[in-house]
Amino acid sequence: MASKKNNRKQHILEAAAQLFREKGYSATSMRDLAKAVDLKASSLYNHISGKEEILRDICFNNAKRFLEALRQVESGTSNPAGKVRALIRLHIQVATEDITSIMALNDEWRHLSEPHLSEFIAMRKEYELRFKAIIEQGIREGSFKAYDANIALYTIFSAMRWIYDWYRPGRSISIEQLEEEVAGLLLTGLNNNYSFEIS
Amino acid sequence: MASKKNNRKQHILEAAAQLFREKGYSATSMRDLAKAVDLKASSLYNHISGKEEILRDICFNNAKRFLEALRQVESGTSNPAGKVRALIRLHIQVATEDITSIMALNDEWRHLSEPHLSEFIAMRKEYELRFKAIIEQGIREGSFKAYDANIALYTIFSAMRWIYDWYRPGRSISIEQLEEEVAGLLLTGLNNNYSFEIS
DNA sequence: CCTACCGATCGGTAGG
DNA sequence: CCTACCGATCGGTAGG
Repeated sequence: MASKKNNRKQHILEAAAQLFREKGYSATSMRDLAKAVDLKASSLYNHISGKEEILRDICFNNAKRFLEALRQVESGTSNPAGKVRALIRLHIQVATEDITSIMALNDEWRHLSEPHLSEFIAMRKEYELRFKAIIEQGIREGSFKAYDANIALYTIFSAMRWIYDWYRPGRSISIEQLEEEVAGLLLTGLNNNYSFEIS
Repeated sequence: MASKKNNRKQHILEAAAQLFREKGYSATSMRDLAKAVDLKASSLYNHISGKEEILRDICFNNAKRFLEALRQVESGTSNPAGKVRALIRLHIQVATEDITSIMALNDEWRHLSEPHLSEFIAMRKEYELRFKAIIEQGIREGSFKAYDANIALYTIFSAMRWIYDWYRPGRSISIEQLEEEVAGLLLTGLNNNYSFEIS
């Protein structure tokens, strides 16, 4: 019975994530959500305590998932380039497999109220700092060019934001190819390095 | 008097852009906006015809600006790498100088209603296709690596989205350095190409 | 540019 | 899980 209740709640969360992605959190009403799961608006409150609780669940579930994955990457034995590659792979995998709930992390988290807003921002900041530490290590070792680490961090970070807007599973490009191309582009650039062949 | 009216309207548009950026279009009420420009909500309607007209103005003004700048880049004599660099510079310049209204292009345009929504999507699609044509030309010429052009397009495109969230004029990094680093990262990658020095 | 006000819709509750 | 309903707030209008 507990699992049945969780299933129902999970179903509501997923429908909400999809609506939030399509119309945004503020423009999605509880009546929209109720219609999507074939209930009356008031019945939603048997499964969730309010609109913001839904957003909170989506935001924190995903934030935890990213932090957990980051921990695994950090404890691996790869060099910085390998770790950045693994993180790019992570972002793409999450964006493609759970296409509707990434938007919470990207756009809609700001509608959280305190104290959850501050807690979320702190988790996000922690993720960014630890990601940045990997980049800084690569720069220190000389395997990465000496960019400003913040610029490199945010450029890489947001370079993967388009995927959940754009990627659809049937899209002729496989996830593996997507990962390979995005990682290649960010790590080795768009330019063809034929200069030393010419000279 | 016409200019005075335009000044007033411009002032309202700028205040609205800032509120939309902070809270999103849907979560910004006409009363919020009225307070920001020191009017009563009903008085706003002497300057604008409704809430959506504001969003429409912001979206289309910016879309036209990007298309106009793209036209100039296209008609220039640079090679593809120079053109991509010029477009990166454009995105960064607009994002830093008009920090509040880029969000309309990125996030809030979807709240437009028909027929404006379709018109906006068409302009956006045109911009993407013409940007992509430059990438495809570079691939054909061999100056760019043979990535999937769509993947390269969107990765570059969204790699600049973080700037308007993050950049503040006093931030110790100049716009010139920002342009140089982002363009360098996207064109030549994060990895240090020391392989031929070793071998 | 304001006061006064409209119908519609919002998130949510009471009670069964 | 529903019907019935709440006060608050929404975008916008009338009239001056």
